[in-house]
Amino acid sequence: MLVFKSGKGFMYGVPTLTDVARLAGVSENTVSRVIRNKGPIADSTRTRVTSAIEELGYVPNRAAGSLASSGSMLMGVLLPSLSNIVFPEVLRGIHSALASTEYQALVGVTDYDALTEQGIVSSLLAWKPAAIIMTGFDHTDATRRMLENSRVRVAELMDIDAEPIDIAIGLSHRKAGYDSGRHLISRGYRRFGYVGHDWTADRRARKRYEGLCAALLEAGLTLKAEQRVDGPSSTIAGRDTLARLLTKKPDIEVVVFSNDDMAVGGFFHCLSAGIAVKEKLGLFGFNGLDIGQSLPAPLSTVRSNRFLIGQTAVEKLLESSERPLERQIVDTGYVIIEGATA
Amino acid sequence: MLVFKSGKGFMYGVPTLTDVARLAGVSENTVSRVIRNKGPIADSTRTRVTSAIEELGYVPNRAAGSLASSGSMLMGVLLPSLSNIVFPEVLRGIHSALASTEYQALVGVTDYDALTEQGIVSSLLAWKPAAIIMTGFDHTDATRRMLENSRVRVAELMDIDAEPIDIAIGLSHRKAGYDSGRHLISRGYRRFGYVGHDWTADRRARKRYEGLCAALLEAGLTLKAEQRVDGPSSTIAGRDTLARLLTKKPDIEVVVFSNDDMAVGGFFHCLSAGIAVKEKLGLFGFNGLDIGQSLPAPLSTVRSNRFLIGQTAVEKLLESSERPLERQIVDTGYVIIEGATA
DNA sequence: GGAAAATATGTTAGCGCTGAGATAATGTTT
DNA sequence: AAACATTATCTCAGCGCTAACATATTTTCC
Repeated sequence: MLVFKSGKGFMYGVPTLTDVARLAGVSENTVSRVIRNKGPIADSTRTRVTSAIEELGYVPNRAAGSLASSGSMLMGVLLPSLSNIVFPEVLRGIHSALASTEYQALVGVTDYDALTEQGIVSSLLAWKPAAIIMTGFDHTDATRRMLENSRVRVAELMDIDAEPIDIAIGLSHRKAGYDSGRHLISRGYRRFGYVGHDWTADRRARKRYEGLCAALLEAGLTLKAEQRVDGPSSTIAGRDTLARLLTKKPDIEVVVFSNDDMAVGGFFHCLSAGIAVKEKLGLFGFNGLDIGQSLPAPLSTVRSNRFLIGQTAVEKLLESSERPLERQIVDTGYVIIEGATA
Repeated sequence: MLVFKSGKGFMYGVPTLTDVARLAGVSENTVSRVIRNKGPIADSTRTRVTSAIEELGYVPNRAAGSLASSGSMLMGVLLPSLSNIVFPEVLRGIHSALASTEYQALVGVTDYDALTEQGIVSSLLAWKPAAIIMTGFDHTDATRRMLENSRVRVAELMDIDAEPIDIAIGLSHRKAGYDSGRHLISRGYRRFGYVGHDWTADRRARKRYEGLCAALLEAGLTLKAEQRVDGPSSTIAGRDTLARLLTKKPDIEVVVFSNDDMAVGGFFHCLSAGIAVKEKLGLFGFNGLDIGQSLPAPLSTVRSNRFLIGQTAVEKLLESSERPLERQIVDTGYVIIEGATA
């Protein structure tokens, strides 16, 4: 291992700024400025410093930097879950936008629990992150207060149906549900069923449901049957739940599912039960997942742009480190995918 | 906003340890010890301190803590991609194990690129993480050197077919491929096809392929046909690629896919093309994803325990902060799922 | 009852970096 | 050649916390 002089004598171990400065024959501050590309530096100096860094294999200590500058290149990310493919996709968008920057993601998973979220927010803030990305609008008062006091920029993703703390990025789930209903009604469907999952956790699913009901009501219709499972959405759950729904009400024309996972499960049920999809029973999902589109009959659904949401969040947050005067809402929109199942 | 006395006079803003100490009427160190639960503290003192913390809404500054103790409660996580569902599942395992601790995950995505990985490792190390979790064994020399010098604990996940830096957790993909082959041979299959994806990125898929070929060779057989797509695995890719394979060689009895995504796509192709799965054409995947098991005919495949891998990694790493003398290998195993497609 | 042990708290010196302002070296203008 | 910019560099005081050690204070035990 290398031996070199440091602050108070000979040291073994990790080299510091001081060591680099000594080797390059410049002051610590100059090294610091070379590293951070800040202020004017003579080319010759820069070269000497960079080669000293190279030679020592110096890696800056971010904790020290963060402490001195009371800021960090960290971006806090809070996701409700990683089980639902939607959130890894958001995270993918976040990472893709982060890739071209120096920022790094500090990720926490809340399990759809506002108190867990609160704890994570608190420990995130302890790192003085540049910004925090969270999901939805369900936060505890304490969480809101912490975020308020910290003055850190905050993006709330997925949903835009409420007033954000700072900036919201996503789509109107209520409207998406409503439009789904309108779309299906315009296709001639009248006898609607609904298959969903637990919506105490997934509030957005509920908003879509409400939008759907509003569209039906407006057309003088109602849901003829609905069935919800306890627990998260899954293909299996969709399959079983559609089966149960059809046992109770066999004369449904179209089923709207809480999301694509459920709908794909529904598709599989039809396959097993020999139900002609679309002719006999229409299926409609939400999200526009790949899996749905690769089905023998591409799923009729709504494309939510998860990747884009994550990506946009990062871009918007990095535009300015100060919260803008006006709360901002970015609608990433959605597209109804015709598909072949409804 | 609160006004209180700090180090050098009145300050507005975020309270520090000093403020808490002053309010509670104890020394800073005592507050620090209350927070970190270290050393003996009288109950009365603890109460005074915690209520001072409460009152001020004090949040410790981790950067300062990390600097002072030259360590952090961060765990670096490097994943090659988030597109392949497998890695979010590993991440889920990691988070689930982390949830009961104070540690937090600092996540980076390498895009299967060793140089990108190197850059991320370098910036991770800058935070003095407690440990680093990475995937596979393909690292640059510089990466190895940095990890070596830093002395942090390192887990290499997914694969156990090589010598780890510190600890490897996963399964033998070569053996899994081999066993798949043996299994299918024992089921009477003789005319094998293979449908895969780009394996310059996904080395493990290649190892499984090699294991499969070894099993065939041992039985005096060979692959009758194989088809690989450029690019990552996906349902669509599996579907199209199987179609192409069958055009070239229609008399295959069973197709082994590089993974479940591809195999599910293959299943969909059979559905569209009216090919009786299993009777006419066996399908075999790898991973044991939910989607494969929820197919009308559960996919025959191999269950890799991704969640467990992530979870085990964290547990093992936290067992000791020092690298053990012996490099360690943890085999999380795999299970052949009979399924109904082969 | 006094020494030793156990418990509870305080004091002090940094950890490695950055920000602000001082200083030095160079170039430009009159 | 003096006066002024401009550019490049240095000095130094912290950022907020923790480790190590020193100092009470109480308990235990013979």
